[in-house]
Amino acid sequence: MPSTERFSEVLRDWAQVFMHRSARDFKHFMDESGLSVSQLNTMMRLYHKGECGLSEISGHLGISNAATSQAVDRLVQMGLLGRREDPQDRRVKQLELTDQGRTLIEKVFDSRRQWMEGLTDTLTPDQQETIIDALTLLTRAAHNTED
Amino acid sequence: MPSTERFSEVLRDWAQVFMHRSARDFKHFMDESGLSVSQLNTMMRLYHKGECGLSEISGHLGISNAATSQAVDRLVQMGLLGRREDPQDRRVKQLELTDQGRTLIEKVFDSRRQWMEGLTDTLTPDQQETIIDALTLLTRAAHNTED
DNA sequence: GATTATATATAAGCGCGCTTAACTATTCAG
DNA sequence: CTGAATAGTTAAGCGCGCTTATATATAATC
Repeated sequence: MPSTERFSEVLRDWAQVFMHRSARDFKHFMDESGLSVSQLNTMMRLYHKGECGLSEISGHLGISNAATSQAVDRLVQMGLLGRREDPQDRRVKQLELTDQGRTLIEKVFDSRRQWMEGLTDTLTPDQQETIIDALTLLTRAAHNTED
Repeated sequence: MPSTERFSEVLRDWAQVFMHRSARDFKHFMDESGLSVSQLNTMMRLYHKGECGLSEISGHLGISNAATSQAVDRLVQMGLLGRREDPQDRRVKQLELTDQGRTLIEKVFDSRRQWMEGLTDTLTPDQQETIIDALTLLTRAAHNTED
């Protein structure tokens, strides 16, 4: 059993490195794509959940339905989101990423993947195997503890 | 040697999970703290580099010096940053985090650490050890390949 | 020492994302 | 069937972060 202190320290260091790097790239991506923090979060949420109504996104982000509606509207105009009536409850508009939207948001994840690949390509196969095992564990755990 | 495809897939999945979660918390943190994307990036950069001049931050973020100056000014007023003349070149104002600023930005990293701890606390000691090893490798690699 | 370049600050103005409030359409409850 | 609740849109207005342009102070160049 690893010491709790050491464990926390390692997680914290990794969080720091990962976030420092991704926060910066996040800003650049926003500038290049012209998307806001809320719009990017909306797309990530839809990428993650597949499809959902507008109010759920408002709740997820902590902004008003009006703000979400406006953000979504611009995304639809840009061709990144599709919006269709839910036949079960016609008040609800189900949102989902278009292929174009999916491709765009995947760029964000992919640039992070490339960065990590750059970090690992000088490591030994054993070390790379360790990283695969660890990230697989973490990713699986994250999917299990989801809201 | 792990297959390249499998490796990329694992990295990509982890990037997706980590970013989905941290982008959302990032937005909430911005709202609670009243800080902008640029201000948070500025603080992360200073946390990372220790101390640097204003123009370097502008370059890092891809915004004008005027914008950086304004952002920094608000951070100084909030007591999160210190600004002092560089004795070597008195045109330069060296910026650094105050204790208060450091404490605040550490909350961002710490909430990510807590999230990962939550993901790992049901794993076996062996699995936890694997994660420690992997993240240590990644963090070290990141520090080596730094600009 | 005069000129030019650099580092930062300040000012004016624009665009945009947010909020509240008002409105439409649909569903639910009695 | 009527009234209340819910999902989303639209409109008006505010605050803020960005840009360009201008100003100031210091440093480097000749």
